[in-house]
Amino acid sequence: MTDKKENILRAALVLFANDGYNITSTSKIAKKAGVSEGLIFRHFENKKGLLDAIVADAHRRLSKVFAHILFEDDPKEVIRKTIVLPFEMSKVDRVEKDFWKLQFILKWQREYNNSNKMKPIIDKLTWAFEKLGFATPEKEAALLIQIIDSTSISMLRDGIEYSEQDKLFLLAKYKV
Amino acid sequence: MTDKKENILRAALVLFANDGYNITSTSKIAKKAGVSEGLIFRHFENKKGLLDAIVADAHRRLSKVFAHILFEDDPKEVIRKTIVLPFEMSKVDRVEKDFWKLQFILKWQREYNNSNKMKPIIDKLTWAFEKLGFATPEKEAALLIQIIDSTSISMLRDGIEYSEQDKLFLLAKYKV
Amino acid sequence: MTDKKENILRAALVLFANDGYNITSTSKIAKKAGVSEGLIFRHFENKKGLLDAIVADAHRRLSKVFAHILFEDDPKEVIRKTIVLPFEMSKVDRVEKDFWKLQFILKWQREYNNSNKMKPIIDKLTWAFEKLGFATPEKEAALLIQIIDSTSISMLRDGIEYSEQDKLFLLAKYKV
Amino acid sequence: MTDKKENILRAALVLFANDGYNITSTSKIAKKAGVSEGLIFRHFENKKGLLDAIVADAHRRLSKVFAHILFEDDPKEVIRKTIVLPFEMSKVDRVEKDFWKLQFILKWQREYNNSNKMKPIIDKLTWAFEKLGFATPEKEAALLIQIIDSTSISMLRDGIEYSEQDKLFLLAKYKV
DNA sequence: TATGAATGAGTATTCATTCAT
DNA sequence: GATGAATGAATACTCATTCAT
Repeated sequence: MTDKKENILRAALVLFANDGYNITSTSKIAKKAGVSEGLIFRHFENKKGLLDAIVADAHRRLSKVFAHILFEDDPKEVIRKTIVLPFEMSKVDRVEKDFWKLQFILKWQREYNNSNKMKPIIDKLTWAFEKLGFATPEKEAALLIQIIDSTSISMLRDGIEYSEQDKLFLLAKYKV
Repeated sequence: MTDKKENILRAALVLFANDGYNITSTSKIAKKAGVSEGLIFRHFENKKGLLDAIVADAHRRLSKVFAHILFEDDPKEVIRKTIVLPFEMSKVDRVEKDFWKLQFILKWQREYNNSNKMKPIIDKLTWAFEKLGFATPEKEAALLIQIIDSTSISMLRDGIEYSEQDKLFLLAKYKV
Repeated sequence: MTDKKENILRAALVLFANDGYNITSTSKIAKKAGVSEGLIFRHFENKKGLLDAIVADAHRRLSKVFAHILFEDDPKEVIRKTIVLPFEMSKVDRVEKDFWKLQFILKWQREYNNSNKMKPIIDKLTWAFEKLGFATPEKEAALLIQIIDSTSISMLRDGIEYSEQDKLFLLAKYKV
Repeated sequence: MTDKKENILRAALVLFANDGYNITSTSKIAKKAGVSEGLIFRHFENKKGLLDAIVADAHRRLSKVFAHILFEDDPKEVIRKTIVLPFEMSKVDRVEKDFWKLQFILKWQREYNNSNKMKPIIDKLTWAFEKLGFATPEKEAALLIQIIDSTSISMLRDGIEYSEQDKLFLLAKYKV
């Protein structure tokens, strides 16, 4: 991938994440990326194609993050690793944060709200809660996913900073 | 308020809630409302003014919903009423749902993400958890708010339907 | 003429004179006049009709000002009274000034640039210069009209204030 | 400068000069220039920017015309060249005439009525009249400027055609 | 006489996209 | 691969004017 193509992707990512997809014009992206507007359309079919490229990348990264949990054998450890997820996100750099922020924004875009993307991790959590003897493991799994989702949003969107104690609070709740 | 003004407000509400504020053009609103585009600007200073009118209405409604909880004296009841909130929302009509959905969308719009709107209810929950002897009542309050927030979003945005059992699951968790 | 109709005329006059006819919206006129926008169209056929009413008034006033000169028998006095014209304008009030300013603005509007409005005064001046033995009285008349025109414009448009000495300078030039 | 950009400039010039700046819509300019409306805004920041470009050009041309007079050493010649100015303008082509006409129109636009643009030439004339022993050289200079201004306006706005004799009449007045 | 709701055409400007170079 | 000129449709908003009350 050429330098310029990467510039476009990064510029688009940051702008989409902070201003929104619709409000971000291709000209703004071109300016921020330091390329001509035309080049965007040589590398990506159209503006949506540019977003798709970012989303495709997200799928790949998400798989990596999840693999870590999916191949875990110890149920307690599965839950622990899930809880810890958002707190690790707080340590990454600006662009990386924008990357994840964009994923949460896109859930509001009908076309990109692909809920079965989370299916494997929910299944794994269900299995873990079951192993640990919880009465309604699916509900527990769904709730935990909601919690880590909303925690991530608080961090990424609202800029709330969570402490080590917040993490421990959750881990204690789940006794992991 | 004239009929047409109300038509505009309702059309805008539905479109803002389902397509987003930026992507919704004033011409689309006018068409859906069955009025001329110019009329929007006679009744509201500009497109943002139209959104503001909807938001102002939301403040009023939110206050009413919250009052119910804020004047409750029994800590257990405070928590119970809070948990029950999103499950009641599932019963309202389409437009009402869009109304609440819009509130959650707007949290992604810097200007409208006014987090201290929730302050009173968080304080009340903190007080309730304290009364009930929880070790870290502020964290408990924050977590519960996150849970009811993300539950509402699941319903309104993703169309997930929660059952009576889901409500009971949460009430049981909090023993209320 | 009702109060409100007069308010409209005056508001329009001031706005037309200072901002220009095209740039002045009927809503601005209505606001300044303290009336509803609809009323303008009850009293005047349309925006142009409002301007026409002001122009018709101007014709009447212009005739009065000119009569003073046209019925003068002494050629020197004709020239003197003509020269003195713009210097007297500097003493009138704000609205009156706007009134005359508008007349000069309208000369740039094809439809209102009715040059034969000045015909009688030019003829009279020609007669006066002839009586006084000038070689080319029509050219002298035309030149003097140009001078008092441009002097008026300097005052009304550019806000230049002329002194008594400026008047005397011109009178001396023409030995009147 | 591309063909199309020049087309826009010329179309705007002609329309601004004949219909006025405010009344001339960008769509009219685009149509006359044979380009898309959007192109105007790629070449000029906005409608005002288009006018500014024309005005900037005017500054350059004005300087050239004036240089001719400013570097003249003979006071009589300074006055003669000033008087001759408008009569030379009558010989230029349609577009060139519109160009100069626009300059006089803009004097009615507050923002563009930059009177000190004429300062150098007034100073030079003052100097010339002083050299020639006139009692109040500043007043003489101001008057002459007024005369050539109003003569230019008669030509450009009212379409009055001046003869060689009109020129001689003025030159004789000033004995140059 | 006077209001104010309502309209449809028009305004400057922006946008995603195309294309010749 | 990269540019920048060019477009046509869309955008938020304004305007003169009409009309029921």
